[in-house]
Amino acid sequence: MTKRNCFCGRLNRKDAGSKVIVAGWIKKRRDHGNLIFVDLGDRSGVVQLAFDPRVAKDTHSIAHSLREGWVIMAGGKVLLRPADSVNPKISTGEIEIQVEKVDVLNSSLPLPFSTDDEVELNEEVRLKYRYIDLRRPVMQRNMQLRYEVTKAVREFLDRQGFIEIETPFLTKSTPEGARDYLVPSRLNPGEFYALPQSPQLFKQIIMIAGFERYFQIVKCFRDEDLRADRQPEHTQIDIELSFIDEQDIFKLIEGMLKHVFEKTKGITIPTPFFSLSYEEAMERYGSDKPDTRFDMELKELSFLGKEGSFSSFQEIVKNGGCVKGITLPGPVNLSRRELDELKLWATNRGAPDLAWVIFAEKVKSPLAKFYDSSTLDKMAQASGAKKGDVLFMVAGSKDTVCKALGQLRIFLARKFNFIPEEKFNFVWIVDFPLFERNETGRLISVHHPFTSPCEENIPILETNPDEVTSRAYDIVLNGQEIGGGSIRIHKKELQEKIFKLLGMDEVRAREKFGFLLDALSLGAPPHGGIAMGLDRLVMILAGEKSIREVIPFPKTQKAVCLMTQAPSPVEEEQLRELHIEIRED
RNA sequence: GGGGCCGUAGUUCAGUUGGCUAGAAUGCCAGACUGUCGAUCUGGAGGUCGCGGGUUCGAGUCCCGUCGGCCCCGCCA
Repeated sequence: MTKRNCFCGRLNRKDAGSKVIVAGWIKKRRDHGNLIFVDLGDRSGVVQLAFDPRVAKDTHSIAHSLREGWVIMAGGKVLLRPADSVNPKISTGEIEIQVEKVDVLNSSLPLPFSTDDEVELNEEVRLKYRYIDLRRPVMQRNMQLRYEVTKAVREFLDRQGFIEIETPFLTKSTPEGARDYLVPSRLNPGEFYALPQSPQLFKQIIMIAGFERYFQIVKCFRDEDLRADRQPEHTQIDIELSFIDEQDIFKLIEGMLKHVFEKTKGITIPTPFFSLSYEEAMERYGSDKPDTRFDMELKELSFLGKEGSFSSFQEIVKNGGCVKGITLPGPVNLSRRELDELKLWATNRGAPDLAWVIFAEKVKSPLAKFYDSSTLDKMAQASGAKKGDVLFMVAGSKDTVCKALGQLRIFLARKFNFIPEEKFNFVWIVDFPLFERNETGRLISVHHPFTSPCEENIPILETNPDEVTSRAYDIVLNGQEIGGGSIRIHKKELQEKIFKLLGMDEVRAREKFGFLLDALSLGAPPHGGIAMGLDRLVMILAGEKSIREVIPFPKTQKAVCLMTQAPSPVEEEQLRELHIEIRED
C-alpha cells in the first residue's frame, strides 16, 4: 500500500464495493473491543473506517492503539452500512470502509484541543497551536473561501484586461499616513527601507509606464494599533487604471463584487450600488462607513435649542452647535440603570451628554418639564418616534454630535438585534473633503496627497482649502470600509501645489517624492484606482467577526505571533552588521 | 497613551461571606464491550489557581504591582 487513491469526504454509496486507499488524520475512535470505528478526515471531509477482527486480525489490533490526531493510511473495501447504522449528519454517512490494511504514517501526542467545531476555544491557545486550529472544519472553510475569493477576483480582472504586476516590499519611507515598518539596510549604514503601507506610488508609476490596467493581490504593512478588523499586515486587492473616471471604477468594482459573490456564495447582489456623499453619511448615519442594513437614522432637532426652556440646548445652539437624535424603535423597557449606562457609554465616546425621551402613554424624560406638549409633538414628528419608542439626543458641535450618535446607533442596533445579519448592503461614499486639520491646525490629506481635488475646486485650493472636495471614494459593506480609492493627480504642477499646501517645502517634496514628480512630468496619463481590503471582505463573506478568522497566521493585539513568538531579540552580531545599537530608554 | 472584560487540570468552565485536602464536564491512561458515530460501562492519573509582593491564624477569593489574551477610544493618508 503506497498511495492513497481517493479523498475521504468524496466517497458515497456509488463507491460501494470498490477497493480504496485513504489517508488522513484520525478525528475520533470508537472502540467496541471487537468492532472498532475510526473517523478519518482529510481536507475533503470525514469517512468512517470499520475494523473487524474477522476481516483482518493484525489490522484490528493496530486499530486498538490508534489515537486522535494520528496520521494513517488505510486500505479496504467500501461497504454500504446497515440501514439502521446510516449517519445522516455526514456526507459519507451511507458507507464505511472495511479496513484490511492500515499504515501509521505518524503518531501524535494528545492534541491540545479537539479539532471539531463544537468547543469554544480561547484565542490564545488557538494561536499558539494555529496548525491544529487550522485543522478545524470552520478554519478549513474560511481558508478555502479566501482562496475562492482571490481566484474569482483574478478571473474577473483578467477578463477585463488587467495584468497582475508585483511591486517591491523593500521601499521608501514616506511622510504622513500610518507608521512605517522599517527595515535596516546592511549595505547603507544608518539607512532604512520601509515596508509598503500600500503600493500606491508604484501603481501610479505603472500607469505612467503605460500598462493602463494593473492589479495586485498584495500584503500591506502598517505599524498601528490593532483591532478586530486591523492587523499589522493585511492584504489588498490593489487596482489602478488609466483614462477613466469615478464611474468607470464604480462599475468595475460592482462587476467584480458581483462576480465574487456569485462564485463564492451563489448570491446575486444588486448593482449599481447606492452612493452617499460623505456629508450625507455623517448627517444621516454619523459615520463615514454607515451600516445601511437598518434605519435608526440621525434626525435634526436643533429647534429644541430655540423653543422651550432647556438652557443646555439653548446655549449650544446659540453658539453654533446642533441637536440631533436617534430613535430606538419600541417597545423596549430600559431601566433607569440602563439609561445611565448608555449615558456613560456615550459620554466616554465624546458626547457632552446624552438626553433621552421615552414616548410612553405619557412622555417620560428629564427634559419633559422644559417643553410644552406642542414642542414634544414636534420632537416626536421630527425624530419619527412613535408610541413606545425611545429618542436619544446629543447636543454639541456637529462633528461631535454625529460621531457620538453614529456609534450609539450601532451599539443600540447590536444590543437590540436590529441588524439583519443575512443582508449585504453596499454603499459608495463620495465627495470627501480633500483636507482636514491636525491638532496643530495644519492641513493633512483625508485620503492621501496624490488624490485629485475635483476640477471646479482647483481655483479655490489655496484660498479655501477646507472647502475643497476630493475625487476620493470609499466602498462600504455592512458598516465596514472594504475599499477606498481616488482619481489621482496626474499633473506635476498640481501635485507640487498640494505638497506645498500640506506644508512640505520644495526641498522635502523633491527628497521624498522626486521620482513621482519626475514621472508626472514625463507623460502621465489621467488615472485612478482603488484598494479593496481582502481580509475584511472575506471576513464578511465568512460571517466572521474578526479578520483573524480569515488570516492563517494572525498576530495578537500586541502584534505578536503566538506560534513563532515573533518579534524576538536578535544576535548581537546581526545588529552589528546592520549598524544598529539598542537604546535602553 | 486611555477605558472595559478575562486568566483556576490538556480543553471549556464552577468555586458563595477569606475556611480548600481546589471541583465538574470533556479529554488523557488502563480494563471491559460486535453497529458506534457526543458510543457505553468500570477504575485511575492529572493543578506554580498567569507571575511577584502584601494583609491575615488562614488567600483561588481581599489589596498593590506585573505579564498575557480579547473588545473599544485615541491612532490607522
